Amino acid sequence: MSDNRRVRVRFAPSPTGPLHIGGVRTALYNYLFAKKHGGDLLLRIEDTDSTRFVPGAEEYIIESFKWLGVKFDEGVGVGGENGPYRQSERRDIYRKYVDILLNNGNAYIAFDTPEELEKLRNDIPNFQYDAKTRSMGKNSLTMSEDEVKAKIAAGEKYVVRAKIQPDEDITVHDMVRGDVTINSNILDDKVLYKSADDLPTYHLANIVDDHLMGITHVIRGEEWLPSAPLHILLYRYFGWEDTMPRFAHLPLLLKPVGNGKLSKRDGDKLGFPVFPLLWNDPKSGETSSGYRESGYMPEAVVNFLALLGWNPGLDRDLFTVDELAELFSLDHVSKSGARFDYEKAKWFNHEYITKKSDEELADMYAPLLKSKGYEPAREVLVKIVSMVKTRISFVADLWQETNFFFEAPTEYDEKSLKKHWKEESPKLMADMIEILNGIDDFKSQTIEPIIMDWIAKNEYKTGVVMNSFRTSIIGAARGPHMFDIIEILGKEETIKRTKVAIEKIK
RNA sequence: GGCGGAUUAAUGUAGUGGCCUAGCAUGCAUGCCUCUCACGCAUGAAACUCGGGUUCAAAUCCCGGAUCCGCUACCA
Repeated sequence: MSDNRRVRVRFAPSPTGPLHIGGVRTALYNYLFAKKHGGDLLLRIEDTDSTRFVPGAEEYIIESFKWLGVKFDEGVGVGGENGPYRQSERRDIYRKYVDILLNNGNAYIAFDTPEELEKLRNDIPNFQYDAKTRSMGKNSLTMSEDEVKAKIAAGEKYVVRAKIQPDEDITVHDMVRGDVTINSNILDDKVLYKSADDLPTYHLANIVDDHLMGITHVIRGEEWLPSAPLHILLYRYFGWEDTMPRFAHLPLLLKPVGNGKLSKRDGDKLGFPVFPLLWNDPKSGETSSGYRESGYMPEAVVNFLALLGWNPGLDRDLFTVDELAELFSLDHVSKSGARFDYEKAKWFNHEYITKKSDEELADMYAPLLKSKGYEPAREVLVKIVSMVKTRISFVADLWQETNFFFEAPTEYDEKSLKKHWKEESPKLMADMIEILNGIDDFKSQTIEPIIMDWIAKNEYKTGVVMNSFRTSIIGAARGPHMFDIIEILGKEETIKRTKVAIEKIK
């Protein structure tokens, strides 16, 4: 089983809707693993369930990874020598392998209709289609060969089921959980192929494709662990055990609060995205928010996700993708489900925002400002952004931190007034106006010593003067260095706002 | 119900029998800085699911209970 083949892993989503953030993490781990080992990452679209196909989902998946910087070496949207990479385009291939199984006695044909199966499940407690019960079904094991041929010739729909041998222990050597053994008695004769749409089910398609595409490691969600024994059996039935990939089942992402795994609804309810990109559902018309549109930096999302269920064992949290790949190892993946921590996601974004240069941030902010009707000169915006960048988590937060640069306060924060606006404040502000008026070089560095001297000479309380002034200018006792603010505002606007404040605040 | 998996502070985790008086990060609280808020810095509260065993020694190994998660489809 262990060999020296080049590492090849794949991410194989179903195009049934927007890509869940848990799927994003699975893909990321595959990407990191491939990068770490200098191998390949493939993108395969598993659209074997024609009834669940959602238009636009495939494009969404590709765009999501493009945004996140997860690059595929092969697959849908990239090409490669092992295509096609869309399972619906591989019908002929699967048909061939179904026949192999049929011919070597590891599978059989079954004609039972969904209704008949439903009845069996209702009539017999814990019914499952397996070695004990298949004699009750309408299948090629209970019917004559001619009968089967006749039915097929008549166009009757059928499925092909795996013929699982009973009472055998099958052990999965999982790279995350160690050996997991289950008995084949609990496996049912899984449907591998359905003639109705001439498509295999996940299990068959998955094994055939992984084999044909030279996959060496299957890194997927924990929900696949119970069917891993079936997959091992399939490798055996095909005689591919010597190149069977190694398995690694990843823990699930759980709800931030309460029980269960993270769902779309949690995001809506708690106010954070569970999808990488904004998604408009073509069927329901519902809209789901995305990380990208919510102002997250792709590097932050990658960093955050990488550490949700895995860690490099170091005493720090901030890593570049390259560092992540260098450090990545499957045996540091945790075994238990990870609760989604939105606060931590925000913190990561804050860290990455802070790392951006003032210029970059200004450019990201400009479109938002423009939508509000403001288009300041770039160097002014750069200056403004530099004053407040440490206090935001998202680019959009910039507005609430800088709105006063563009709009005079329409009201004054009550708490600030109560705490800082004293009886003497109106007179103080009037004096302030007079001093400001006499300053021609209206620069922060020039203004500050003049005002501070004035405060000191008169033995005023700095807090009272400055906060009265601050509240007059921006409407509340908050914000960056006061003299920097009024430099941007300019003398005229500063004096105007102060005058208004003296009149309006009583 | 059956089968499998999991269980360290509020959250993510470190820990692979003695170095654990259980580390780190987020969040929270307090203090410092300071004209305010934030940043930053410092400090603090806060955890080994429970019960048995094995051992000189257990968060770490074994058994059992509890809880949670997954699977149990002609879905992936």
